[in-house]
Parts: sequence; structure tokens; C-alpha cells
Amino acid sequence: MTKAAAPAHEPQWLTAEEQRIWRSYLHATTLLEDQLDRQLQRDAGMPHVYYGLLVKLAESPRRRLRMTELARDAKITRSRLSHAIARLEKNGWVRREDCPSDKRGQFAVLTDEGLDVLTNAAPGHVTAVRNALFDRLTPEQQKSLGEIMQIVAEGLQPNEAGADLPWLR
Amino acid sequence: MTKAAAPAHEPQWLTAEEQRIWRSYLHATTLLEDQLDRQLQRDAGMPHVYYGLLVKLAESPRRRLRMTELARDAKITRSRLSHAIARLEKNGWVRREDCPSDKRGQFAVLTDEGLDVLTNAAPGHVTAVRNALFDRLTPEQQKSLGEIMQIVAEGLQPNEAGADLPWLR
DNA sequence: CGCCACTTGTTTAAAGTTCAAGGATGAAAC
DNA sequence: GTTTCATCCTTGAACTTTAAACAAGTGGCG
Repeated sequence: MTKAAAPAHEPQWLTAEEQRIWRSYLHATTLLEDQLDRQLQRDAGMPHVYYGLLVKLAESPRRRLRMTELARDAKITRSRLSHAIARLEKNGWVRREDCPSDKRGQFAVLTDEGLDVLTNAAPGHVTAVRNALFDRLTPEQQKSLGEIMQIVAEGLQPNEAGADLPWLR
Repeated sequence: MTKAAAPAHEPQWLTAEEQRIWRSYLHATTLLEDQLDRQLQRDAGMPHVYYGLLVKLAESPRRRLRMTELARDAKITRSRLSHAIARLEKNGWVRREDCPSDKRGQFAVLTDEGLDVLTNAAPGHVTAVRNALFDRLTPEQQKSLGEIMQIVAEGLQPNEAGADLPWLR
């Protein structure tokens, strides 16, 4: 121990190096999200989050998902999802369906038109992601990024994959 | 070349591994941003972006910055900044001042009260960042993250540090 | 000077998000 | 059955963000 310990109720401030890392993180993530939002808004008429919803639906059996499950997958609140689906429904890209087995439940269903929009938007989006991210990183960096982000995501996941086990927090 | 090349106008889709990385990235960044937003909203009565504005001001000489410069530093549009500063001004945490040398210009100035709020909020925020990010990563991972994010940020920076040099794009 | 192009910052309205509350159904206990 | 509590999803209001248009000021240049 070469440094005096901080007073008990003082937080451990970030070191200069940590600050550098943290700022790079903030800059990169905000710039990237802005970029994707603008690209998708321009080319597909919706923000990135909404695009993500269509993707989830397209990947699901029968192109449908329960609202709660979709919200969980997309990491957004059910409230936000309700509003989002309302908007997508207005566009004709998604439609709601009642769940036969649980009268409280709703399915969000990707329409044919929605799939078309998605199909048209996808190439541009993938290209944008490549340009901004993958094309700039070495394979090692890509691997590293994946590991890091997985760790962070798991740490923040309120409840996923055996999270009803109290001793995991 | 073991794989057939994609048709010229087909995008290069993400490989399975790239998709994994990209999804981890999206999950981690959205969960982290949500987490910080909620923490700051609860403890300091403002979203993360607004907190970032106060930080920039606090770090600046005489606790003030021109609107455009602040917007650039924080990676947000001037319009967004106008609204944000209006709100912070209403809280008494920031005040505006005219620029003497350029009558169009405005300074955003951090008030004493604003500095107090910031001082009180900082420990909790730093702790949140540590808990979610730094405490979970090895030193190598931290270093790697910094490098990666710097690359990405620089790639997206519309104009920074000698960006008026046309041959850089 | 007088014109023109550009920058600065704000404004308006529309879109998106959050927060707290609430209606309805389900599930388990009594 | 009915009470109780949890879950599913929606709603409306407040707030934040975006996009486009605008007023005012700067600065180059004939």
C-alpha cells in the first residue's frame, strides 16, 4: 500500500487512465447510436430501437412474440414497448393479436409489410455497423469487445438465465 | 477463397460471431445507459447527459463554456443543448451570459448551486460506473476497451482535431 | 459601403421516453 | 367461491429529443 486509503465514505474516484477510457466509451457509444438512429430514420423511417423490435419479431417463430418477452429481449420497459408498438402498428408494420391461452396477453406480430421494410432497411444498417465498428477493429479487438460487453451486460441484467437464484444477488 | 462472393449490391452480412458481439454490445450499452440514467435521476434529479454537461462546465476555466463548444464536447446538437440548458437554468444550476466579443454568442456558466449538486451526485455516479464496468474487467480488458472505443469514436467524429484537413476524408 | 455566405443560438412542433397509476386476468390460499 | 396478491399490458402527463425553420451577427469581398 503506497497510497493512503480514502476516507470511508469517499468514493474511489476514477484514475486518469480510467477517465480516459470512460470518456472514449461515452463518445463512441453516443456517436454510434446517433449515427445508426439517423441512418435508419432516413432510410427506413424509424429509430434504431424500433428497428431492433422488428428484427426480434422477424427472428421469432410465426413472426410473433408476447409483449413482455419482446420487451425483455429488447431491454426496454413494457411501457416503452406499448408506445413503440402502437406507432409501428399505425405504420402497418406490426399488428397485435390476443393470446388465446392468457387473456391478459398480447402478441406483437410482424406484418408482411413490416418484413418488407425490414428487408429493405437491413443492408444499409449492416453496412453502417460494419463501417463504424467491425471494419475498424482487428479480429482480436472484436473478440475482446465481445467478451467485455458480455461481462458488462450480464452484470446489469436484472434477471436473466437463472436469475431467480437469490444467491447470485 | 472458399466462399462465393456476394452479389455486388448485397451487403456483407454479419457472421454468427459478429452478430454475437454486436448483440452483446447493444445489450451492454443500453443496460448501462439506463442504469446510469436511473441512478442520476433518482439521486440528482437529472439524466446522465445533463450530468455530463455540468461536468464539462465544472472542468472549464471560470466554469463556463460557449454553447457551441459545450455541444461539441458533449456530442449533442446545439438544439438539444439549448433545451437542456434552459432546463438546468430553471433549476438554478446553470446561468447564461452574453459573450462580449461576439454578440451572437452565449456562455453557459455553472452556478455555485450547480457545483453543489454536482459534488453531491459525483460519488454515487462514480460508484455506479465502477460497479457496472471497471470492477468487472481485468486491467487488460480495460486497456483494450479504451483502445477500441477510441478507434470507434475517432471514426465517427464528424470533425475533430485537424478535421478541416480534407485529405483525411 | 453593400452584398452574400456562413455561424450562433433559439424556437416550434412532432416524436419518443419515462413515471406513476390503473384495469383486467391469473394463480394460489383459504 | 372469494380473497389476495402477482402479472400483463395500457394509459396520460411530464419530460426529453429531433428536425426544420428562423433571427441576429459575423466576415469576406467587390
